[in-house]
Amino acid sequence: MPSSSSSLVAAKAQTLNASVLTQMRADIVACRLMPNERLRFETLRERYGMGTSPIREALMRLEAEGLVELEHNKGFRVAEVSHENLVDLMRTRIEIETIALRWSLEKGGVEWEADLLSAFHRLSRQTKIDPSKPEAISEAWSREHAAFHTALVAACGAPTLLTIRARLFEQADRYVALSIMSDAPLRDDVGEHKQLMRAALSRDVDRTLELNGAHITRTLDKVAASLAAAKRVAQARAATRRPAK
Amino acid sequence: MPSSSSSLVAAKAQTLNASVLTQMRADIVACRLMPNERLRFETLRERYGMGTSPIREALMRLEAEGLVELEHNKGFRVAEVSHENLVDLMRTRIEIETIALRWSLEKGGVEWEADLLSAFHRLSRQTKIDPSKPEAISEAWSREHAAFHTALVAACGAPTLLTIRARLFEQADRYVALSIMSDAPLRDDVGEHKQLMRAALSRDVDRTLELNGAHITRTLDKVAASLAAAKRVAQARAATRRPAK
DNA sequence: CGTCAATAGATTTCCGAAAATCTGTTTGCT
DNA sequence: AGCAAACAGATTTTCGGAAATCTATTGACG
Repeated sequence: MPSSSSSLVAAKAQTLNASVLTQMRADIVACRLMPNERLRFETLRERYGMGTSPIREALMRLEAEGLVELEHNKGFRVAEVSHENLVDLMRTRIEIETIALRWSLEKGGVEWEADLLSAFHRLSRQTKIDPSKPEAISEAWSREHAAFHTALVAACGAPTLLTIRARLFEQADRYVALSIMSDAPLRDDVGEHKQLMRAALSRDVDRTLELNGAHITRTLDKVAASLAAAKRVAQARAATRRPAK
Repeated sequence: MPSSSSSLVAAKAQTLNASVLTQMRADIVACRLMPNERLRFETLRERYGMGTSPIREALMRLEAEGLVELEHNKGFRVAEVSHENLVDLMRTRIEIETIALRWSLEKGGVEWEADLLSAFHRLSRQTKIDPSKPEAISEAWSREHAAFHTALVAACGAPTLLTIRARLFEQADRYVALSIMSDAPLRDDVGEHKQLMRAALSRDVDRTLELNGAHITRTLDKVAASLAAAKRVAQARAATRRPAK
């Protein structure tokens, strides 16, 4: 068993298969593997240090999760991003989270409240960007951020719905990572999250749903803007390389 | 390339991988592979006539879809069924379908109306049980039934949501198949579907959502009942085999 | 010249066997 | 007996290479 591995996270590898699945998912969500990037097996074998089988299996699973795409006999690519997909994703996410949140507010008990407070506290002590790596979101912040939003809906009591929610959150996170890479003006998340938590704890359903929807919409707007900007840059660059016609 | 294959469906196999994925999904949903059944590779290789690789890849994908479960180094099983999971699934399904249906009713045009009428007609000309195989639902009916419900939400305009809906529908279908196997009293689906279609075509949103929710709830009740009955039978049988203590 | 077939190289897909892991049973010690 | 270690058979997981497929280039022919 190869105890060493490039990633700091990886951790407990029960099987190579599970290990590479975790790593690749993280790499794609963080855009270390860029959207639409072709995933050649030789490259991947080298990158993750194993044979084709476990990698291929992981890719099949990621395809079901919508993070990679497979074309018959032509291999895998990281899933493409687009404005339409972004809007679709975020709209759907708002609806799903609304349901989960409503149920969670109905059912959440003291335990849930305590976990939520705890998650918020941990999040508030993280900085969004690690000064040493300003081109990407801090891994720790990202983890605590996800944990906070998970804590909000945790009491929902519908595992199926929560799984769906988690998957959509992950997809959205990829767009956020992409957005950060192109421009860095951040917004005050701590304040937004605090409001959200307070509304949830006071069981003000309407206000919580409103705030959560607005939170997502604000993310959508920001990400959509930088996506458009990135596209313009890419087009300009292409035009320079192959000028006029 | 082995042109022959056991299943009548299977059809166009672009790769063995895609072919076995389709077949296994169908086999699990139709309960030809029973819930909680252990999936040994030797058996599967024999059944589908290929090596371990494509099968393993398909299984990984099915795990993401929630149709099989994997335990590290202990292999795959068909996903278990339970009353809790059934309730969870159906509740979630109602919420998801409600959103999709609302959007579809908002956006659907003439094309959508025509497709819906067409789908209903095809469904109404199918019988639910094939006389020659009374222990299972007719494959053709099942296909047209799925197509009808898909047609209802087809104009929804949110691909992500539709994918989620389709996956939940499939999972529910497995419970229905299971229910049919244990007892056969069927209900008048044609009437229910006709009502549903009429409400949708007249753009009566509230009534359509109401009918759709009731349709799912009715299925839930029926399936839950036969699930409980099957459980009692299984327990009685176990008690007989290993009497008292 | 332009179109199409043929070929070579690159890449994915798949198989068969080796390595790792699990499960149940036997064996040896207290 | 009772418990644990060790072994054997069964099964999963992984590898490395063979087969199938795709892509780009070359060459032939109209």
